[in-house]
Amino acid sequence: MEKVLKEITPKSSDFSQWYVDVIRKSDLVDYAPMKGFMVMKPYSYRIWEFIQEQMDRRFKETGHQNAYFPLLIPEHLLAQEAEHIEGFSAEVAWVTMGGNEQLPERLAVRPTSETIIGAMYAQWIHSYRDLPVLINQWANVLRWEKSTRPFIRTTEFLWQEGHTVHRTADEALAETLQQLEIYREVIEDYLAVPVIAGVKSAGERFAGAVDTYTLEALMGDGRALQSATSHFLGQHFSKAFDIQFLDEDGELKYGWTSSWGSSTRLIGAVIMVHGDDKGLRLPPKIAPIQVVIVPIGRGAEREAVVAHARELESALSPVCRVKLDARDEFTPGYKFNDWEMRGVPLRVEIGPKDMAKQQVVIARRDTSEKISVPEEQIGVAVTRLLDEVQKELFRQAAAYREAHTFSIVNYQQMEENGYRGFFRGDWCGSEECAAHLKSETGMTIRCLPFNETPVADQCIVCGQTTRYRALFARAY
RNA sequence: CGGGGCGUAGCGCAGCUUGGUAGCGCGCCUGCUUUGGGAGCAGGAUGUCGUAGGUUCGAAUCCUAUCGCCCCGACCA
Repeated sequence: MEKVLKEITPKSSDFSQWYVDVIRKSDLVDYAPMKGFMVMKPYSYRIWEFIQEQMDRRFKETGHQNAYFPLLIPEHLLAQEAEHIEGFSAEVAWVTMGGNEQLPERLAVRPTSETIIGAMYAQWIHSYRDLPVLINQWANVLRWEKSTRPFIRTTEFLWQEGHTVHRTADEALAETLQQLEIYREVIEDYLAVPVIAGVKSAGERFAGAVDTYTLEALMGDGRALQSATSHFLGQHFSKAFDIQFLDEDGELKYGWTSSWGSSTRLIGAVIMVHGDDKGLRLPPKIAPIQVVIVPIGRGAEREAVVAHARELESALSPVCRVKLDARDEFTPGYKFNDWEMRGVPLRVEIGPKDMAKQQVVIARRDTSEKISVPEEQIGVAVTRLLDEVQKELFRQAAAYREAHTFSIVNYQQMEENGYRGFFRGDWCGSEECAAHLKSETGMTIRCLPFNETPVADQCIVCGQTTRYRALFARAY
């Protein structure tokens, strides 16, 4: 334990340093030779693949298809929707040279693809029979952020962005909310991260959207992370890009569009929600390795133990993602710490004592609990325990969130809890109050949660009577 | 863009004040002994001291310039 503390800064003493230590030590990422960029090593990319699988399956089940649009967007297209370009101009990277030639028009490296996709949709859509268009793309985007942090905010990141066009506003809004629900399901059921769903206030809305819906999660340091967003774009983009169709009634109408996205940021949420002083704690459903087998044995015993461990590996491989750690250059103690740092949910220990009793020891990463299990029950036990760990991680995260959610009647009360956590309070709806709060305390409106009950019916900033229920937090 | 910190072996750092043959720990390689919570001993390999100028008989060290990275803030998925 002392050595662990030497390598990983305790979560409670410096959360930022803890986060950086964990991602480096657990072999998730490496820093790239350019500021703000990171290399996703195989261990973290595998987690991303699990997230992709779950999202992608649900997108397809709800009628979406994948496509791919260009990385570069000509300036005139990016600038076509006024609010959109205003929102993104400060963080766009530009390509100005092609080989040795100056380009006639500079090209933006996409910060998001509404514009180029909108321009294409305008050419594809002519009739109500062409609708809806339900397309998603898995891609990388670039946003020249001033301040970066691995997974949470990097200059380049991987994501999926869905872009849809509908015949009516109702249909587009239903799509927007349906996709938000898909995100909620994957994030809560697979990443074991509890989220609060709601709509963004005007000041926090996506550039060019009518409404932005969001899922907000609470990290281990009491700050909020916007985990996925789904935008109802109304007719802003269809008017800007001339996405029109001839309706059944013979009238030419503008389409109603939506866009929705989730990114590799989700991996950051998993780390910051579940991690502890020993390192990562991965939910079994997205853990690249769910069970690690550590053989224990000295001298002549070793060979027999390792051979036996291989049999266990074969027995377990049909029911879980299992790895045998037969490295003989490390002691068991080292391996225990090593795999705990990497967040593997279950560890199976097998040594001479266990072999004699025809049992194994199974250790849980989430609770540190160790139990002995008869060998013939190992498959059943592992299956059950993986399920329990998955649930326990969610339960712990939800309990943490509950313990750090406070109802307040004025914003000064935030100070009592060190501005850490979710604060439920009412808000008059004015951007002046939101701006005042932010400059005074750094707190922002994360969303107006669905089905929220009022606290005092009075704005926590100005005290005026109001009907808006808001969720406040310091955001990443 | 503001504030702070740092560039010396794969990683973490000392050395710089007061210039004089490049060091420590971990890791790595070899061998032997070890293995139920980060093993021990012995031997070994690894450096344009971020870069470019300058001062000097001599620069990791002093001077000038420059590049880069990290953290905190403002901005943001």
